[in-house]
Amino acid sequence: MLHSIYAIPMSRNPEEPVYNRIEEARTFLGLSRQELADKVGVHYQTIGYLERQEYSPSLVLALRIAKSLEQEVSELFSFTPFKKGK
Amino acid sequence: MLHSIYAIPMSRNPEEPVYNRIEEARTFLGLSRQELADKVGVHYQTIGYLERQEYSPSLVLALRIAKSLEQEVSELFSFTPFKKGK
DNA sequence: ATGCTATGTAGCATTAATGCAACATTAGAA
DNA sequence: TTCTAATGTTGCATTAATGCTACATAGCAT
Repeated sequence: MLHSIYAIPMSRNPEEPVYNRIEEARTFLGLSRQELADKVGVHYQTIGYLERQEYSPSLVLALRIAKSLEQEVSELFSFTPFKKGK
Repeated sequence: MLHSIYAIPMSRNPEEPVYNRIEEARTFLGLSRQELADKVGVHYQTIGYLERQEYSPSLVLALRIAKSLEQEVSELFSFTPFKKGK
């Protein structure tokens, strides 16, 4: 649910949100948001925004996250929702 | 070479630029920038900026470009430069 | 209960990505 | 040569992503 006029966005194409499995992959590795943020080099709130899908990341950030979580970009981000588990 | 105070960026991490093979994949399909831009749904100049690597795209845009060019994101974008051909 | 850690919410500042318009240049086609 | 298509350059406006600070909440220890 909306929480400020600042974070409503979610890409420039509202009909095509980007789904992600960041939280799933992060917790699988036993990392807190803060720890992942440190590895990736961003503010820990940024990880939160992404996990809550309040906006989608830049490609640079997506690539760094994928590397930190040891996953392919396509395994972490998709236009189609992920089923739980895989 | 700089061409305005507006397009110097290239991600928030200047030490880690994102390389891409958009132009190669686009010309392989015989598309002009305008045509690719239309498929992707962005301004044709945006494709130019990306091909010249003046900045790196959002993840949403990267995903759309990959789909339009029938490639995986990881085949089109990388932190390490691509060798020509592959 | 108290404290600590992780996470959510709110608000605002800054910057990068994108749109867009106008003009220059280059290569080819006719 | 002239015309046209494709691409490059400049400049500026707008918006989304990110940083950052502060406070709230919930769970889990001790």
